[in-house]
Amino acid sequence: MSASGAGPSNPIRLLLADDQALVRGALAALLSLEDDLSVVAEVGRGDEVVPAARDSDPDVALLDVEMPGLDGIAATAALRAALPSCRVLVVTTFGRPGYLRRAMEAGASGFVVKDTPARQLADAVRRVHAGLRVVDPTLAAETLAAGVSPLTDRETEVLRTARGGGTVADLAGALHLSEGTVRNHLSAAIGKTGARNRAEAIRVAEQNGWLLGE
Amino acid sequence: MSASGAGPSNPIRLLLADDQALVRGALAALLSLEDDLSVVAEVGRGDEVVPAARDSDPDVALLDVEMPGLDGIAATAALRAALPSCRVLVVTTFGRPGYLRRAMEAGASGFVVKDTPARQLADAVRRVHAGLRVVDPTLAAETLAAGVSPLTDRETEVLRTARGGGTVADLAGALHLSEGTVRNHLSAAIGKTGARNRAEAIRVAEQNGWLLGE
DNA sequence: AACGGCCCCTGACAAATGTCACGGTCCGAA
DNA sequence: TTCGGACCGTGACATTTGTCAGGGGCCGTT
Repeated sequence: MSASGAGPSNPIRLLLADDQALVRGALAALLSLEDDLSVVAEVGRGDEVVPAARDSDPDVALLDVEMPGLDGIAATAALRAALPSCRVLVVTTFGRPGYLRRAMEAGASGFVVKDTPARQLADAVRRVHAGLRVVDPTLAAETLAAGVSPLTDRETEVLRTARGGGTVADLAGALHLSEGTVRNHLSAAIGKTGARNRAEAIRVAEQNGWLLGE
Repeated sequence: MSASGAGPSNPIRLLLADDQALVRGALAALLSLEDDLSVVAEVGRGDEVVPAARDSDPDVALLDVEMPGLDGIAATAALRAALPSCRVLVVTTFGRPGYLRRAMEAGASGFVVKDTPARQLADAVRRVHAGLRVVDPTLAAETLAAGVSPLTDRETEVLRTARGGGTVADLAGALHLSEGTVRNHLSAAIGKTGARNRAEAIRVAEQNGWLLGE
């Protein structure tokens, strides 16, 4: 709305969301080196994304997945709903197959893992801003291979709660279920993940990004 | 050797080590904004730190703890041994109490977690270069509270191997021990960590930084 | 209305896990 | 040298965990 400024020099407005202040600031420094990019907002929590975006009206939002308050996937969905004109580029530490799928389903335009060369980030931002999709091809292949989560809602919930490492009784108490039910869900999850253990099942599910907060 | 340049404008030479290329590059951009700092080397693996340092002769090395090849603590020790004049500032994601202790014991001059404000990083580098120590006070307190690891070498090894989530038989095979011995070590570790589980024990030990590679 | 899927529960069983008591070796400190 | 501690092992035991076969309730689809 406040557009059409001086004419040719109209930078892409960016919002950064990452819970680690140091990398957030560093990314800001990196992107600010580019003439056509301008960081207009920085936040450290997922639930601060939408409010900050309303204030600063960014063109592209770079969101981390692991964040307190609201994870990056949920933040993506919320941001898309609140400001449809703002595109989302998810930037994350882990190239979990499920993360990519969920991010795209939530309306992200791009997905970049943090071990891609720094040079490519600015280009990814420009591509996303231009309406293109940016996805790591290797990761895309893995995503297709991994498929959607075979776990049912309850199984996912039980497995997620089991991450802390409590006994069956603990889980049953926390979820208000009977111990037998918890064991059944765990058993099903173990079977579906191909694991031989509760611990192994958690590891597999986590690596595939099947344990993201619902 | 090629020292004593133009006189007053003699920037502090930096080496960056972080396995995530994006944050490595971003940190380089951030630090390069400072007139008195100059990034002379970047590596993505722990075992590349010493070779790169030999080539570039940095004044200060910023090392991540989580790295392939060699973790940041071991890299610190190796670097201190190879180039005693180069000071080390450990920059890490996790403020595990044990990490700080181990880093200092290995000869680091500073320890910074990645959620400190970006502004403070350059100052931390300057302080370290000046011969001062830089430590997050909160973390220092936690470190004193947590104390050294109560785990014996073997217990640590067993617990570390158990992270993957295998059965007792798996562990026994991997470590060339009898199943009974493995169970004994696990039991001892569970007792010492105050956990009620193998999984809980692993979690506790990991949070305290007691499982670092020996 | 019948079916299938998910959910919750029960009860029983085998297997894995955690605990305990014990004996032995090795090594460094008292 | 004797002692204590870490280390490896055995065997026995109680508990927990994982599996299986049921039972019933609640949808949504056919």
